[in-house]
Amino acid sequence: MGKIEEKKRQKKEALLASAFQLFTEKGIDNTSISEIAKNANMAKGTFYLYFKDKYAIQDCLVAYEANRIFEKAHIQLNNELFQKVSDSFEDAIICLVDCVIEQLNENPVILRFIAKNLSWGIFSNIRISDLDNQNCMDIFDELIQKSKKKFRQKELMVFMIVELVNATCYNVILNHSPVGIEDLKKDLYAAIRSILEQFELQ
Amino acid sequence: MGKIEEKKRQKKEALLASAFQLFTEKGIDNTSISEIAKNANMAKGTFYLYFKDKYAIQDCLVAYEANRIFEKAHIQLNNELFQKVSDSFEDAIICLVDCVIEQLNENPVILRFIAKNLSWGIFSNIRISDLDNQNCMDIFDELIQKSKKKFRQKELMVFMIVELVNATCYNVILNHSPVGIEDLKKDLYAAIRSILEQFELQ
Amino acid sequence: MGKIEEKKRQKKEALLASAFQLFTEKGIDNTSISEIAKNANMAKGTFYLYFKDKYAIQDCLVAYEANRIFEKAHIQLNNELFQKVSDSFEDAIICLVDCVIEQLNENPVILRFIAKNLSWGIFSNIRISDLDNQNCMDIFDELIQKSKKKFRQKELMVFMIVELVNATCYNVILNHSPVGIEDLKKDLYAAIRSILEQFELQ
Amino acid sequence: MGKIEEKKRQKKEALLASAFQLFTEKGIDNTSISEIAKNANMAKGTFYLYFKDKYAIQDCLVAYEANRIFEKAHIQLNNELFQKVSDSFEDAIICLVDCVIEQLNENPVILRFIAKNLSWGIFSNIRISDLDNQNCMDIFDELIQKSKKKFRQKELMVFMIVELVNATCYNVILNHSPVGIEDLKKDLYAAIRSILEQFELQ
DNA sequence: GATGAATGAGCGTTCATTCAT
DNA sequence: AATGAATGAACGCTCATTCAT
Repeated sequence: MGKIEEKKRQKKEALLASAFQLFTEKGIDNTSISEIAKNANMAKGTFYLYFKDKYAIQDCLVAYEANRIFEKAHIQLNNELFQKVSDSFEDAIICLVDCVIEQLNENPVILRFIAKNLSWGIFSNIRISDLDNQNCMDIFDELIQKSKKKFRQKELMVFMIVELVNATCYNVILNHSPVGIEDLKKDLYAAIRSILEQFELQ
Repeated sequence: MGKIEEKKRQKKEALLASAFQLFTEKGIDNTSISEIAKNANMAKGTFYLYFKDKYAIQDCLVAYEANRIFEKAHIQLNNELFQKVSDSFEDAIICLVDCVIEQLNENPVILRFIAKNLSWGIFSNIRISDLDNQNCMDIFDELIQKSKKKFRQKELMVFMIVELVNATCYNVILNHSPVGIEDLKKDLYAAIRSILEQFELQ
Repeated sequence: MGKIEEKKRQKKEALLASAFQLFTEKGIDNTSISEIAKNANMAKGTFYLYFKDKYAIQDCLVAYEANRIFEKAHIQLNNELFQKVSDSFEDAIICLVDCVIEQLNENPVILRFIAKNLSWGIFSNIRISDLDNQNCMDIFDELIQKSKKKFRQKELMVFMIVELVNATCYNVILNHSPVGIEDLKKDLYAAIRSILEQFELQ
Repeated sequence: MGKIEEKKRQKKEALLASAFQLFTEKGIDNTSISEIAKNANMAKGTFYLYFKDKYAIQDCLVAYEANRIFEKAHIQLNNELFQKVSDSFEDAIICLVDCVIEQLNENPVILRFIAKNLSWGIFSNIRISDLDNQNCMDIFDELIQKSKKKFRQKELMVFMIVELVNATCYNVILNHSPVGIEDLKKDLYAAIRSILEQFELQ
């Protein structure tokens, strides 16, 4: 009977939602398992039926939230491509990045939660559920293919862009230093274009 | 009599050394004050005569280690400038960065310790003790002045370079992913040159 | 199932009994939560499931012990009233006081514990559980009503009597100074009669 | 050389003053020896040259402050006797008590500090330094002698009065309950007169 | 005599984990 | 499957006391 499976899924989701709220409000170090369970209307012991410890729940959440952000960015990219056909490959990348930055800017809590916990290893393996479980590299590959351009060391290229975006936005959005987000964007996107050019063949 | 002052200095250094060892071995979250003291051959209470808590000792250490690295890089830059007079401004920056990367590469433990705790706020305020307490921006300014070039938004420029170096090296050195450090360097330095060019006036 | 509730009640009582023993033996300041728990054959953490801190347990105990004493005194008063109908109002008060003093005299440990912690605020609010939660003033009022006498400022009157009894007995019972309890009683009861007379109307 | 003796006396007084300030501000339990010393501009170790622990300093202070209050009351009594010759013995006692109450009412901090720590044993042994080290009983005896009256069990009589005053004033002044100090005074003084009468011979 | 660095036992409190129900 | 009472190790922190200077 699927009813039991459904109930278990609901419990797990309740724990994830509860933990996300507490982690972003008070930080993972100041959140106890007991609190996560109580905030999800469960007994402490029940937590252990679903997760080994709070770090297991954290890993789940980081991947889940990152997935949501990329999914949304991808949808928006498709919308833009549909409207303005002239967009170049570089514009598409910038569009993706911009959409991600906007989401982080509007929700700094998620930025703080994700940024410090999202290593390249996790990031590069994120599967985007609504896109047949493609990961980020797949999406890039697709865009590249459409553009008829050729690049060397595509993974390194993406890695450098992702890290540059992540690191600079973290500071600028959370500390408004050394410049505001709009000021950053101009030069950040110029730098991204330079990096893309640097890796392009011929 | 300075004997007592000397003894206090030694105790403080012993605590710093002990904490550095434990922080890098097991992480600050898994290190207790009690352990730091015991590892420094002291009673627990003695810790509190020198530091408020373990985060105070962490701040000390991050600044101290970062200072050491930049100091060494600056010395090496001067050596190189002394030998090959033809070095351009861009080459000087790359030289500095390369020297920092080499130190981190040889001592990944320090990289792990510093990188996650060195925000731009702390970084941009680090005073290099052996250079009349100049900070990093002062050093850049000096190099720029020698080069007779002009740049807009120098702070943003340095910020972007520092974050790009920091974030990419962290992954590459600690996880050897997505490429090795030598592979990274080539494209990283090319990207840095692009960024410098992007900010140059005329 | 009530079994679990019963077990919790037993744990709480064990903690109260343990704390009472230690408080009266060594004073509350020299008793640690750790000791209270160990003396009740529990782990330290269990204490916190039942009480916020040791002062919460103290408040419980003071009220509980004071309640027991007044309850017993009230019962004895009723016995005496039943036997000798002629007792006047003044005699009834003295009877109550005498019964309280006798209990304290037989159990100085309780006197030491209660007296220093029983402010008028707490005292005047003690509900006597076996008497439909009447408090002390209610009992006095009842006696007054039976006597057909009238008094002004009844609360002040009771306050003065209670404080006089409490303060003098504390010293006499615990230090046998400046006189013995029997010597005190004679003049104490005379003084109480004077005070009652002083507040009587007409 | 008396200079050294003088210096020691000053140190001791500084410690007493420091402790009095801290005890009345934060309570003895929340005051550490370290604080007492620092607040007296001394090193921690110096404390131990003058007092065994903080309770030794407390005993000193209670006696000292009580002494000051009685001294002042006695002076005022003599002033009043000098002016109005008709004052009876009872009036003299009331005058003394009233003066003590007024001091406590104006300085509740001292009341709180003294009242809970002043047992009859300490009280009855207080020597009033400015009166050839007479104690309280001596003063009473003197007043009695002047009055040509005779009393039985003088110590018990004084004890009852002192305890009644102490206990009722403590509550009324510190908690304004169950009545205000002026309301208390009227009936308190009437009660004292009753007690005096009760002990008078013939 | 005076200092204050050093000690370490002891405190209150938290919390991951277990397990009988 | 779900519970939550119980545990006890470990934490940060305080402070009376000692003692070399």
